[in-house]
Parts: sequence; C-alpha cells; structure tokens
Amino acid sequence: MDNEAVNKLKPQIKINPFYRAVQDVLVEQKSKIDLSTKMMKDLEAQENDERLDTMLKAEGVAGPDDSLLRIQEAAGTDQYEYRQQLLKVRRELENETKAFDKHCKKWCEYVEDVLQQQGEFRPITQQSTEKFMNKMSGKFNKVCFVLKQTACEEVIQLKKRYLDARRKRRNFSKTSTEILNEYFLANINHPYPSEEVKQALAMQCNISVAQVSNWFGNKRIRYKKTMAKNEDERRENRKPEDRPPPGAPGAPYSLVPNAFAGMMNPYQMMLPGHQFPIGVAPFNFSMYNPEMMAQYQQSLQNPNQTR
DNA sequence: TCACATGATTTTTA
DNA sequence: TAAAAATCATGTGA
Repeated sequence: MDNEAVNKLKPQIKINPFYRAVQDVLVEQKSKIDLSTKMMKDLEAQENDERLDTMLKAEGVAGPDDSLLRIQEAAGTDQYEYRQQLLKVRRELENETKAFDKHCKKWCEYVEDVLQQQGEFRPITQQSTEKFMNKMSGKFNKVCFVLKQTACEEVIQLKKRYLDARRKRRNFSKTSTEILNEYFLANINHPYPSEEVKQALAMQCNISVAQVSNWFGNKRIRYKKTMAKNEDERRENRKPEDRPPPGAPGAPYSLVPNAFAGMMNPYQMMLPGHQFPIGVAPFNFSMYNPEMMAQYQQSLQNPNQTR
C-alpha cells in the first residue's frame, strides 16, 4: 500500500468507534513483546556469565583460592608453569574487580547524593531512583563480564601454550623406537597390533597405548610413502629397454589399503649374512640399519665386487 | 637457519 | 568406528 492510499484511509480509520480501543491493545501487546525480548536478552547474558564463571572456577581462577595448593601438587609436572601463570591471571582479575567495585561504590554514593539533593527541587520518586540505580548496576555487570571474558581468553591462551600436546612433543627414546620398529618390521605383512600387543609395547616403551597407536598409524603411512617413492625412483633409473610397456605388470607402487599384503619383509633382509642383489634397495635401509645401508652404498660403488 | 624427521591432532574415507 | 590421509608443531642435525 503506498502513502497516498494510506493518507486516504487515515480519516476513515480515525472515525472508527473502536479506533482508540484497538490502538490501546496494540500498544499494550507491543510493550509485552519488548519486555519479553529484554528478558530473553537478560537470560542469555546471565547464561554467558555463568559459563565464564564455570570455566574460571574449573581452572582455579575464580572461586575458592586453592592456587598455591594446585601449584604445589603440580610441582615437577608439565602443569607446574601453567598453574603459576593461572595464579597470575587470578590475581589480575581479583585486583581489577576490586578496583572496579571500589569505583562503582563511590559512583553510586555520589549519584544517590546528587539525586537526594535534586529531590528537594524537582519531583524524584524513590521508584525512579531505584530504576536509575538498577540501570547503572546493569552497566557495571557488563564491565565485570568483560573482565571475566578477558581472563577466560588468557586462560585459553595459556592452555594452548602449556598444555597442547603438540607443543610439548618429545621424541621417544632410542630403545622405544627400536622396540616399535622391530615389531613393525617383524609384522610387515600385517602391521596392525592387537590391543593386547599395544598394551605390552606401551609398557615396554614406557609410553601410553594411544601413543603406540599413533606411532603405528604414522609408521604405516610413512612407510608406504617411502616405499612408493623408492619404487618410483628405481623405475625411473631403469634402462629404457628394461621398462615394461604402459599398462603391463610393474606399474608404479599403488597406495591401496592392503598395500602391505604380500610385500617383501625387509626385516628378513636385515638378518646377519643376508645377501641382496647389487643396486637394489627395497626401501631406505638407513632408517633401520645403518650398517646394511653402508653395505648397499658400497655395492653401488664397487658393482663387480662379490659379497 | 633450514630441511627433514617425528609425535600428535584433525579430517576424510570405507 | 578404525584406519588412512592430511596437517600441525616441535625436535634434530648439518
């Protein structure tokens, strides 16, 4: 409906006997909607505030101050420095909140005083004073929320910095790596240890079962990649007359899920006294047996020498 | 300082 | 849901 049509209708609407009543009802409904929207917003803000409190309490930044005990308990562990930093965040938050509360109190007293003085000259009811003070309290709560939010952000950063496992990664000991490698190569046709085996390996290597699983996951994928790369290089280095025609058997190593099935067991080739063809390296021996790698390299330099 | 190795995490796949 | 694959972040040696 355009403006012209609306203007034409206006006089007719105003002479309608229910005009005033309808308008009153609409105004009342609108105020109810506004009120419920405000309530929803307040509720949401309260929930967010509670969430911050929960997190800060869980990390010991808010709630009962047992920071020193937590630091003591973390002594000698990875969490020690993290706990110390959390205490700093706690003290900062406490100081800022205290200073802010002090200012708020002063400000409230000042405003109350001013309102009381002005009340002598203009009509200021107790109700309107309370309303004003409530509004101010709402503003103060918002600032408190921001302070808590800042503390939470700092905690998240600290968590990232001190507790992210990737950041505190340590290489396994040489012995542990050897034990894992030995099992992997001895079971190269099916390098998928059972839960029991994983537990045994974890105990032997002094690492967790999850770390053993990670290690085998990484090892399988990286071993396949190394094999594929070496195979490609070997094929590229062949003389043109030795290369199979396109599509014939001898195509590049495929990265299918069962790529380990039927694969030559390199572990066997590491056994003492094993002879392997001159110029052929099934995979990078240097990763597991430097002596064999040296032997292989020597065979490349002296192809006529019998081993 | 840089390239590569390696343990952990996240995303994708079957 | 486990394994594969991709990715991240740190460790290490030249």
